[in-house]
Amino acid sequence: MTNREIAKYFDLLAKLMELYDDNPFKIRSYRNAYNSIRQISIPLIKLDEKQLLEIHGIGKAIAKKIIELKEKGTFDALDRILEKTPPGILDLLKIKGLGPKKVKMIWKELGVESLGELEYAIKENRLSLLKGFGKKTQENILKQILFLESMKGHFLFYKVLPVAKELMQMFLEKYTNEKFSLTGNLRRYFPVISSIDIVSSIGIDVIIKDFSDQFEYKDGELFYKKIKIHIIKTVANKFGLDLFVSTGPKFFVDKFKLEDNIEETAIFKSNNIPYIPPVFRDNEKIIQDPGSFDESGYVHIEDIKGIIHSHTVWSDGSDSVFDLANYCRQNGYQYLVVSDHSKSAFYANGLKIDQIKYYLEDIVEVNSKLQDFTVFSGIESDILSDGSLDYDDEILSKFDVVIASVHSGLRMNKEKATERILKAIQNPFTRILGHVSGRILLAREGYPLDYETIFQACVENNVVMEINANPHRLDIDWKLIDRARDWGVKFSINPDAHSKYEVDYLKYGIFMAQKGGVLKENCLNIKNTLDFERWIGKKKML
DNA sequence: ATCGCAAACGATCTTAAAGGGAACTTTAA
Repeated sequence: MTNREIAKYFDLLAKLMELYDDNPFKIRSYRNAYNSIRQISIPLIKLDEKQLLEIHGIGKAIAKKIIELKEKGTFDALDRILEKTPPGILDLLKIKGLGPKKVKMIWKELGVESLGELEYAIKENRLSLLKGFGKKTQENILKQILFLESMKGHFLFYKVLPVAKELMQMFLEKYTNEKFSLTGNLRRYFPVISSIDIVSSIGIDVIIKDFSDQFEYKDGELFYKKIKIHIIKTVANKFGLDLFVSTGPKFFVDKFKLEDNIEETAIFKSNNIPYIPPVFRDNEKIIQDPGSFDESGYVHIEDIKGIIHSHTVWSDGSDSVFDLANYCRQNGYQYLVVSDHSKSAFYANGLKIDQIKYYLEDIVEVNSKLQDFTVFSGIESDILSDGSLDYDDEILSKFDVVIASVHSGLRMNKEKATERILKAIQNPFTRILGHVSGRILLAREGYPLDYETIFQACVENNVVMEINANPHRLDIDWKLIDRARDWGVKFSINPDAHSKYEVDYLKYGIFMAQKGGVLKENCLNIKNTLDFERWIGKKKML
């Protein structure tokens, strides 16, 4: 269990206690614990009670709960409160715009205990009758419910992949003479997955019989760890064909003359087309002319020389600048841009103006300690509602790299949101535009944007577009990358790491870059240190 | 529930935007 996972339990407990009007100071203590636990770099799971008590924000009661959590995967106080709360109430808490206070009101006054019931209450126009609720709130909530319901049964790619691999392992060990492969959207590295598709030379009935205790069977569908499993039965001489066809997508498959084959590669060969790995098969440019596909032109993880966009203990990250930089160095990168949050990001402990001096000094000191590695100073400066950045020019000029990102006011309409981002791009200090749409996969749709305007502005103002590699964001959407590329937009593939382990999120961004068709020449962080330094030197104006 | 200052107890505080409803509460990042 990671610290962030442990922290989540206390956040949940705090939220639930608020539903029951528990002592607000107690609730605050759990919130404080949530905040401090998230930012500790040593795994709490390895500490005993005495060591836990040394952590600020953790006292006797919370230390005990962490020990319980370690041993049982849960703790009594949470179990008890969960027991008296209908499970649907937890879904209501996920709706943006509904906090504990409003959820409590909906629950107690309307007797609503699930998303479905709330949807019905809204359709009957009963929600807006409650004090503090109006037409707009009702509309927003309805939109959110529909969004959340459409996301039911969907999972993030990075959570599904290890489960799928585990499943493959199980099958391969049990049926040593049979053939299996992952296929479908999972094989094409879609950011959100609704089923694990497997091509199998063995039938589903046999699998169900042999693994009956591992699977759940519901409404004629097979589930493993809550995820839908789709078995595509094939026979040995058709394995390659069925793998190819089920991998999809249809528009890609339609370009090929198909024949029975044991190996997928043979289908490419007989069509006189170079082998195209599944991740690239959604790209429209490639589908149009698969024969001229040249994989070496596209960006790969080995091409990435530097880690851009990362957070340290200076804001809401869990590792020091030194530890993060050293991790990057040990993993073969040449440089790191540390980009902690700016002053408006209160919740993320953003850098106040008087801290910046010490932050910059820390970076200089780490540079003096690390051989063959460079740490550049950056800032993830908040884009305010009006599109301005939250530091003035004098302060922004102190950093090597300014990443401009939106973290608040996420419900703007297209016109306002576009105008805001446009202004941020035009700021002479903005070098990189962070997570452009503000989306959180499965949880929040981003604000709408006029992307053509944004792409054009990026090119005109020499601003690089981030491909945020955090598997919860993967923002910009890979489907937009082709269009951006046509405008001449350059990309930076950034892990947005909040700990050294999250540096490895980079790979998910690489997958998106490949799906979208980012060429090496379009990518900022394939530059070596010297070239990256030159890029920094090319400030837009001084 | 935790902390800190002090010895049993008092203080605990992100803040701006949104929305609803005409001064304020709730929420989000």
